[in-house]
Amino acid sequence: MRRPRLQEARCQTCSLSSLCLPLALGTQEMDSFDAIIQRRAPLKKGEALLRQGDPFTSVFAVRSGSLKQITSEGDGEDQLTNFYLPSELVGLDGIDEKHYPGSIIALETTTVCEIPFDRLDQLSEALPELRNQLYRNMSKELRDDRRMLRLLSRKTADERLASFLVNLSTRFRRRGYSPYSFRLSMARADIGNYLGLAVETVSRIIGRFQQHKLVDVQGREVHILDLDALEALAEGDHEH
Amino acid sequence: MRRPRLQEARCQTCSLSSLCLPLALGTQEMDSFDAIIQRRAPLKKGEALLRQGDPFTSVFAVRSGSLKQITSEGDGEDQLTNFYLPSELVGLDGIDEKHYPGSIIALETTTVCEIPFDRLDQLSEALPELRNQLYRNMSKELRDDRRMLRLLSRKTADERLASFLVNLSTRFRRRGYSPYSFRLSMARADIGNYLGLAVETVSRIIGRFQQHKLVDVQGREVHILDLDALEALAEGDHEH
DNA sequence: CGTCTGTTTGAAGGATGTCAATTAGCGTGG
DNA sequence: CCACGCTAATTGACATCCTTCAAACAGACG
Repeated sequence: MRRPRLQEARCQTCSLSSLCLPLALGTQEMDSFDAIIQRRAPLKKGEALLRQGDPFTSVFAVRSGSLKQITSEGDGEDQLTNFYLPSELVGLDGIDEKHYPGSIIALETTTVCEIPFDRLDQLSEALPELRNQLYRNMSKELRDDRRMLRLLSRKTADERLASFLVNLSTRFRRRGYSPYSFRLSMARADIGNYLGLAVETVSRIIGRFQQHKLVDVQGREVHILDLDALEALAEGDHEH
Repeated sequence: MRRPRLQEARCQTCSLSSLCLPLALGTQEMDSFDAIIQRRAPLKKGEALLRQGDPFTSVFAVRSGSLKQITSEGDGEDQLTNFYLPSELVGLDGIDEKHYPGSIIALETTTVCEIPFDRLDQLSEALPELRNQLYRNMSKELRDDRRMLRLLSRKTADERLASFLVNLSTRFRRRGYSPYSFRLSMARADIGNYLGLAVETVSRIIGRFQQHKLVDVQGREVHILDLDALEALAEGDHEH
């Protein structure tokens, strides 16, 4: 009972399929997978895909745009725990508790594919490659989180910013975009929150990076001028 | 071709089975699961269960004792990314890259059950409950990591220490031990590394906590005197 | 009993946060 | 289309928490 517009959501024709969950699936398997995914209306900037505490039902693959995950706890400030770019999977951290542990907010106009988890789980029984891809996805997220722990506990503000920019650059490259020129979909405040820095610090360091000819930043438009130097900085190679 | 001593490793007779991976399995299913796990010789304090970069083959369930995960990156300092207590699963972050992303070191005499991952994956095909438990486990680890991110980016040193102690207390309670009296198996340096603090800071804050009658600490022996206050502190309820 | 490692304590300095004010950007509505 | 107003971003001055350096102390183990 497919409606025509759902065609657009088919993995076969999706340019992201080589990065996304069905990565390792054959044509036929991909069809079974396709059958369970659902399209959502595009989210506008600032709109919530889901709210912290909502019952866990699905995971979501980002199709276009970008999202942030915000976790509020107690009376304390919110914590921005993740940014999601196209092909990345949202919601895997909700499986355990049956509720999503943070709200997912669109940073710009964003479309996602919804994948009901119970059906995904069922399907993963028959498709070892899909199951494996799921495990891999979660495993990668664990590793990324551990890298983030290191960033927050050992790196200086400069190193954090450099890491952040290099990380974005890498992710854009993998998606076929320029690793040197891109647009930040998030505000400075988001970056600060994510990196554990005050907004003002983010601003100041971006300014310093510009002075040192590492980057050229106009508002949210970023041009990386010296990626090697940024990478070195991100790893803490202090040479001054 | 079981040898007698392997009997000890059977989940059926393991006191941790209600917390561990086979949690939701029936008797018969647990037998299939039992069949794939392997015993390892106990690790001595300081010994490595595995080293960063080792090819990923198995996950491990802690049976007794405790472990830490250490990730070295570049020339920078090591980062302690996790402590593992009995019933917890080690190595899930290695699935993706086929290598373990950090070394796992015993903090005291420690025994583990080895679970070859390919066989676990196979078995999870037939046992939905086992599969689910695996997903849940990874999902929980993701959530824990996100909580840790918040700790490192928003909390003061006092809040971090309080969180750490409360967290340990909770985990001991769940395992049937006293949540008020326990022994730290890790050094102050480990705690500092994990929490993103200098050793000296850890020491000073423990001292301050003692002055305020929150805890009584003698070396590695901890007595929690005011758990409520610690919990409040951990959440950032400043009332000074 | 001595050595090594782990822990505690003190003093000083620095990196980053906070507060405050200004400027820029952007959507909205007249 | 421009003006308005709000939010976002920048910049400066100051405060502070934590680190770093240094040294004494304690505990474990040969």
